[in-house]
Amino acid sequence: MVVRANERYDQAMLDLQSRPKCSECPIRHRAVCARCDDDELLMLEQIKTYRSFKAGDPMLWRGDGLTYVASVVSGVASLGKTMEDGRTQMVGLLFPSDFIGRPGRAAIDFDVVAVTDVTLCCFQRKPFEALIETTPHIAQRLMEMALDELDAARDWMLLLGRKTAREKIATFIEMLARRQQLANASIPRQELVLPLTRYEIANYLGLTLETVSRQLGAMKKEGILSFVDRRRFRVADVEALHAASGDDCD
Amino acid sequence: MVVRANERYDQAMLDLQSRPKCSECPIRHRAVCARCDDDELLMLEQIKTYRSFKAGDPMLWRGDGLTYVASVVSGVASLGKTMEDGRTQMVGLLFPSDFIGRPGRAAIDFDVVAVTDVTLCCFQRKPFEALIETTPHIAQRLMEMALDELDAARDWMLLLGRKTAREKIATFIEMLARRQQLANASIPRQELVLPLTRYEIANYLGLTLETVSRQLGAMKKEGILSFVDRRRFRVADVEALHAASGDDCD
DNA sequence: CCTTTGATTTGATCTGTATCAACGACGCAG
DNA sequence: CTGCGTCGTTGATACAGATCAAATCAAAGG
Repeated sequence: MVVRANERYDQAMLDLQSRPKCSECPIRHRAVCARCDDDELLMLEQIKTYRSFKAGDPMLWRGDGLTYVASVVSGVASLGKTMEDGRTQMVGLLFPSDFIGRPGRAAIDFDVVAVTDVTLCCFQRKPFEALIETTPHIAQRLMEMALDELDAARDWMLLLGRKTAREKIATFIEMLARRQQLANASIPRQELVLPLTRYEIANYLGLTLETVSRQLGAMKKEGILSFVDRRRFRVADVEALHAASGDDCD
Repeated sequence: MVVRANERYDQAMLDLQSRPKCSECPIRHRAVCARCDDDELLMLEQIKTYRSFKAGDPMLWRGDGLTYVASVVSGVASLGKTMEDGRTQMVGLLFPSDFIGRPGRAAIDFDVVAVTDVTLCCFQRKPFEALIETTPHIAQRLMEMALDELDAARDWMLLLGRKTAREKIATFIEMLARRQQLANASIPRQELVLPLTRYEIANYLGLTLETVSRQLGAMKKEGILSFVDRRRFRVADVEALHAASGDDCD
């Protein structure tokens, strides 16, 4: 139901190419603007534009000049690095409310690609940077988000460096559940969706797609996950999933 | 020679337990205080204290309350994560000028350990946070440093997820050379020092110490590195080293 | 309904690195 | 100088996950 509401909202945006009211924005309280008061929101509203991308569309290439920074309003985007010989590694996944771009820098050194259809709330970079100077609420929130991402990156380093394939998959699914429940109000025990193909999951976890497929198959057979189709599933045994992730109990 | 100067400086600090002049600090222009003017420096000077640690000393444990944040003045510290069963992964190395701690958060979720003897310039957390509010130069620099660390973390994710043992070692040595030349003015082609044991290097690269030892041995035999002892060496073939790292030419 | 195409599963092998096991080298304390 | 502990090297073997190769499946278009 909440999902529905979001979808309608996005559609309206796409159709109108407008600047919807920030006050009705689904990510209002989690994005860069989370701490802004009404006046500050108004300033942001004046420099923002919505842009949308189809699944698979490249959004930014490594080294590109950044003319804008943005918040993800809906959909999922990936940050990816590629080596000369073609090996690739995803270094981040962006969910609704996550931020793209770096104030003070004109370029990023990874590619940003729309994994699903994506709607962005874009801010012209220059005016946005000016706004940071004068609006501590934005600067503070940006810092907080950067530090959160740094924490997430470090958790991922542990995963990539030391976890087994099974642990990687389990950790990934737990992360997914956390992010998906966050986005869609809090309906517990909800059906989850893999927004990524097997290839993309592998890419995020430092594995191959065959290994991902085998591990998911095994977890299905063991009754930890139950799939309704290849993308939609339910966590049948939360305990077992967590035990398989190798993480401490919180 | 530059190294000597730093060593003398550290020693003075240890002996005096004093608050040395920021203006003479070896990391003055690279640390959090890089953008501060003289007035701002004075404010910092009033809330700072030097602390030193012996190699191997734990500096902060995961979950500890942070009473202070700090800059590394000299030495090398590691950020490490440990799993329940004892597997560990280093998620960061701190060299002189790097920052420890997170404004706005009372705890960190990794362990910080002195790898070599370390001297820190510590700031009481509360007053430091207050200073951030009023001193945009510090807030800006902090943001910049956080984003740099995020970039570094992402490069490391590519390394951990996709690079071969050989590529990991080569990348590590290049990083080491960059950081070591940065710290010691810029004497080119200088002798380099591994500040870490084989075990620690392995821990940083997501390998085992045996693999590290074998790769270093191989690179020595191939004439890429030439060791004067087990810790000190010179890069004999910069080209080959870079080619082995798997990174793009810059 | 048939074809096409991309995504996924499954199976058979291969291989880089981990693991297990000695052994050597250096530094330090007595 | 001698013994002991830490660190590092070297060798033999095991195995998780990569790689190679088909076979299925499912949605989309004709």
